[in-house]
Amino acid sequence: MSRSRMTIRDVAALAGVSHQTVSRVINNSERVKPETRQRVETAIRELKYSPNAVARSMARGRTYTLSCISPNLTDFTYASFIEGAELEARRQGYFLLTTSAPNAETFATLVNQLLASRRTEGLLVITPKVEPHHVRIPRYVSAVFIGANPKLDWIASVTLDDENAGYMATEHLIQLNHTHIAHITGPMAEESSQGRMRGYQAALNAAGIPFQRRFIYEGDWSATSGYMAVQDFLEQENAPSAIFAQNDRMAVGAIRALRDAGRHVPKDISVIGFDDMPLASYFDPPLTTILQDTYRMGREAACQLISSIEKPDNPCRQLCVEPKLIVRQSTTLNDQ
Amino acid sequence: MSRSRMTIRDVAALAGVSHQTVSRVINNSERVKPETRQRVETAIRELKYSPNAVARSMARGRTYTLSCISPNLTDFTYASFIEGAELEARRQGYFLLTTSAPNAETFATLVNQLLASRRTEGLLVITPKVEPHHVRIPRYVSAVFIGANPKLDWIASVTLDDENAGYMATEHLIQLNHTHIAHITGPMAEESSQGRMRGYQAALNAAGIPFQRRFIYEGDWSATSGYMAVQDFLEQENAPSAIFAQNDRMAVGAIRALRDAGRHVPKDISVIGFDDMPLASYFDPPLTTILQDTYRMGREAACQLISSIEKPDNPCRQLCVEPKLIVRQSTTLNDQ
DNA sequence: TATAATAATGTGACCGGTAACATATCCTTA
DNA sequence: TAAGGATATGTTACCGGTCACATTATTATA
Repeated sequence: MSRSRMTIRDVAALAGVSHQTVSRVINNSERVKPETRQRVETAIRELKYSPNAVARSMARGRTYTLSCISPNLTDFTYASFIEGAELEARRQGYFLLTTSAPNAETFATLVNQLLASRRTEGLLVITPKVEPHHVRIPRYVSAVFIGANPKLDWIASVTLDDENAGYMATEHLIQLNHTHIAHITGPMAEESSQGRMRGYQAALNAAGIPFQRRFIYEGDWSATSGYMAVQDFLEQENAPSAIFAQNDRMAVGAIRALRDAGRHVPKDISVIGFDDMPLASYFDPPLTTILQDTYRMGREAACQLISSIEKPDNPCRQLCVEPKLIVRQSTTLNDQ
Repeated sequence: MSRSRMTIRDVAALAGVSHQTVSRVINNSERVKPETRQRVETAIRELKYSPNAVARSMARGRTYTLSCISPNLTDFTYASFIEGAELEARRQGYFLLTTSAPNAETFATLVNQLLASRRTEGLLVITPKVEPHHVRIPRYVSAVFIGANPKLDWIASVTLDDENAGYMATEHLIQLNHTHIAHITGPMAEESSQGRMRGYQAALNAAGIPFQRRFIYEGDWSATSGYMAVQDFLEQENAPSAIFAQNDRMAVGAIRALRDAGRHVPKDISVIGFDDMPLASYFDPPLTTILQDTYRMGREAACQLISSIEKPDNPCRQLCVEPKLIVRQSTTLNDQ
């Protein structure tokens, strides 16, 4: 490393001005006589000077760094939250430090390391579910949750309108004349699973279709759990004609199980997924699904975080983003 | 934000020692009399003091921050590089700043912002292909490339042994008695495409199978290009009995096209992919593929980067990681 | 032309740590 | 018991910016 350890004072000396004038030039504000500015700029170029961000942070008491804590970085949904947030942050002159915290201890350690050291000005917490350790974030910290809403008025959040999403998915199947609609949920401890489930029930209700406990299977987001769900459904007499899975992975597992059982999708059974993950359109059959605009959610979260850093008095918004139905070929009209 | 703006001097005052003694305690080195240390530690706890990372960076001239520049953050391969790197970095006391740079300008800007400002001590560059702007990274910078090797002896790299990977994939098909093996490559401008292709040719050679130009299709990593490749192959008389696609997405596209054309995989045609992306095992049929241990590659890269920061005289290693063949059900014995 | 008002620039302290060196305290040992 | 060495602690400068205020140069106004 090293090189170019030029400081503002070196530039000042070369340009024959005071260091403060150089500071004025690089912050291109203040009233500096154009010809002085010229001279300074030349000196800067000559010395290849570039302001030291650390010194600046030190003096200003601001780091222009946000941190993101996510359960992992590989899940497509999380990754696109992060990508969206990073882009927006950079657009506004911030950098994003990313970390993954698979468990509560790591999370607590990270929060401490990142905030107590004042290395970071705000926290972006990605989590599908608010847990006790999340809420232990000190109150004075600027934080935005993505994916779950802690429902505390000093913490902002960006979530999907899961209830409406569940409603849309179910309604889509109902409009295709399905009445026996099974539902594979995520872990019911998670808020989003509950929301989607409420939407499912509301849609059934609205259509006057009775809710049946036997049509509910609690999965764990894995393809395998989708597979097992279907095995469960198929054992029942009077099996469902459509399945609404709360994520695409479980939908894929379900389709796989249906195929293994000799059922054709969508001819025999319709399946709708959730997430619109990459390749959803390349599955066989291409998956009808619910899209959550994760990228946008990331951006919104970054915006909200930055605004709560820069204007601490602004109220914390709890943004709820609307989903979108993507119809492909895994669902079709029920012709019985 | 704010709160707990306690400094080392506040602690010193409370403990009745000099700030330097406090510094000695928090760096728990030096010879401090146990009872003094006690007193200081009590004061620290009482004031909830925590060292300011920025001030520390300022004084030490070290930030303990690495940066990663990736084309994007959502591609599973890249994301797991990053996750691996982040974990290793943290294990060694560094943080990782992640950015995405889809094009050359962004890349250059980022390199500049991150390094000239001395915000970051090293650069992790994720890229499938070395381009001119990559090599413009100043020589004094500690940098490690993942995914492509700039072949400059002052830059370390971690790459997959693509040639061997290509060889293994092809050999697998040959052992299944295939001789008409088509090959869907990535963009041939990319090093890894070339490497895999060389491996493909070497394996054919070793088995005495003639190389046929018509069996090569240059894709662009997208599922769609895999789809088109197959349309191309099927138009030919004496079509291939097996296809080696250089990534899973193209393999999936290919399988889709085969199904659309009424061919059964693997009964009529075997397909092998590359990457072992999530859900590869859930495709229909479950995909035989080549696994690259991206997670490990990320860790190795972080290790290498940190070592080249801490021991600048160490030589830069160019690490080449071995792939692994994962046999599932998209390939089978050719019975003709 | 004197004087006030304004623009341009300079000065020194400060942010919160660490480094290098100075000093004080304690224990050996002659 | 004084001298010497180790151990423990204190002092001061410094990292490279910014801030608040002081000073000087320039222009406008009476």
